[in-house]
Amino acid sequence: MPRTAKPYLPDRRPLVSVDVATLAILDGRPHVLLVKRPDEPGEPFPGAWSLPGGFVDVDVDASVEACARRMLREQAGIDAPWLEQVAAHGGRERDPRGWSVTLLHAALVPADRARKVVGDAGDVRWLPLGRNGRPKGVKLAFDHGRLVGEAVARIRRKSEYTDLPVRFLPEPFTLPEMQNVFEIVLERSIDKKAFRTRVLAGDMLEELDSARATGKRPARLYRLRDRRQLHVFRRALEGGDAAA
Amino acid sequence: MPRTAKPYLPDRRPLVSVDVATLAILDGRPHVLLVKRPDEPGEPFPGAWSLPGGFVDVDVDASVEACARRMLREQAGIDAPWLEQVAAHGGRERDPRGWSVTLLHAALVPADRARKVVGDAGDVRWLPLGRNGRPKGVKLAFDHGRLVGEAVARIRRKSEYTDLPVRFLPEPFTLPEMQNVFEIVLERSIDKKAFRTRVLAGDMLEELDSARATGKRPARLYRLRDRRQLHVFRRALEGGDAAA
DNA sequence: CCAATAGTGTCTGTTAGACAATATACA
DNA sequence: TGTATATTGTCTAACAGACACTATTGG
Repeated sequence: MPRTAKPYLPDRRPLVSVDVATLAILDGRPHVLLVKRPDEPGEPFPGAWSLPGGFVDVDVDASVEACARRMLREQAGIDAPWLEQVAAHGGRERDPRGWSVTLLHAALVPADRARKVVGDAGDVRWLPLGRNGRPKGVKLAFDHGRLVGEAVARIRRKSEYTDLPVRFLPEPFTLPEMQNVFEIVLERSIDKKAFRTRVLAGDMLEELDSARATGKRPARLYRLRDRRQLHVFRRALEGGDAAA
Repeated sequence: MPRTAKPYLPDRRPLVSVDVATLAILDGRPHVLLVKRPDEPGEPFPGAWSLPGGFVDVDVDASVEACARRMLREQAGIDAPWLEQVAAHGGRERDPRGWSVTLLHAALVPADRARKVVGDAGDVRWLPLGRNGRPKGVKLAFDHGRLVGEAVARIRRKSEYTDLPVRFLPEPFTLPEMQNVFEIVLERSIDKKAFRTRVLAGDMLEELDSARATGKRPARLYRLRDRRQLHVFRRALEGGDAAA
């Protein structure tokens, strides 16, 4: 059967929003950035915590990614160095205002930038995540709790075979610091030697001349050659969950 | 800055469509399924070849995936055993009718089903793909040429470390047949022994009692334990492009 | 027996894990 | 020198590639 014979422009269109699960490692634990929903009549989930995001503005946004960056900028004053699409979810039930699609993104923010988040008195916060990758103790608006879990799962799985987690670190960083964020993201300890060999063989780091004095033996400092370029290892770390 | 103070429902909404890059291996080469666009006044790209897809119908579609499946069913009579989201692309320029988002999917269809595609006289076809994963010699409507390339690239990259390409095969199949589709997708030859060891160690296949008589030595038949369950190998095949 | 395809044996290279051994800072 | 942290050495195991070899069918 050929393309259906509906009018060539649909009279009823889905709502299109972009939501960004913005992640950072603070105090050694993964956190997600939340914003408070407006407390006005007619608004769904008034005053509830939610992911930064909102409707695509066809007059303002040049692309989906531009829209996501705008949300982060406007709602939290953040310019995320890493941003990727995770999935699209649509349906009649996810928003009481009607059939809606959300374009879910994940953003990784280095700790130093994360602490500079800007928000009107108490309407922006970092919430620690539980071991299941879901917000602890707080019910989020819409299906945002599930979305956070999905974004975290994606980042975690990808961290098994890429250098993604470095994006949680301000530059420059040391290899022990780098190993530490990997261990936090993957929720398991990694062998020191194996990690160093793997990373250095990957040749995605630029070795700096200086070192970080921490009181004990200083660690050599490194920097990513290209923060936008994801390094893909040909072999996953072991012990992880290989499930799709 | 808090959430912008726009009206709580946008008056102008993007067009939301779902497009499906439907792939099959025919005559030893990857093909993509195309449908002909209506040849009516007001329609963009009248009579041009395009991916099956169209606007989300908020009255009919329960979810994004349901919408994608409906497109395939209505436009080509296909029920794809494998369907996954690839990406969302949005912008003002992709569709002359206005700011539009497409939710790009990839579907893999076994050869036997692919040949049963249903379409009104000549408005559905399988087009062979060039080595770059793009349609050869045919200009597609909208940005669909680029979308096909993106979907193929995704499938190819994933085939380096999963059992994805088996979805191109009707069941049951032999290991040589399986190796063959991998080689076609990855565009390189794979060592027989390495491939067999890898696959059998993965334990995702069910060994049947029968074998396929091909004139020479018959090959043992296998079946996937679970076609929906993607098997993820911990190590990629070598020689591939590890780029993200 | 021959041709052709299916399937195995064996060696090598790479790299992750385990864990012991050094190295370098400061007090 | 002692202690804590960084960095390296060495051995093992798993597994992909190379490639020769054996097995099973029809003619």
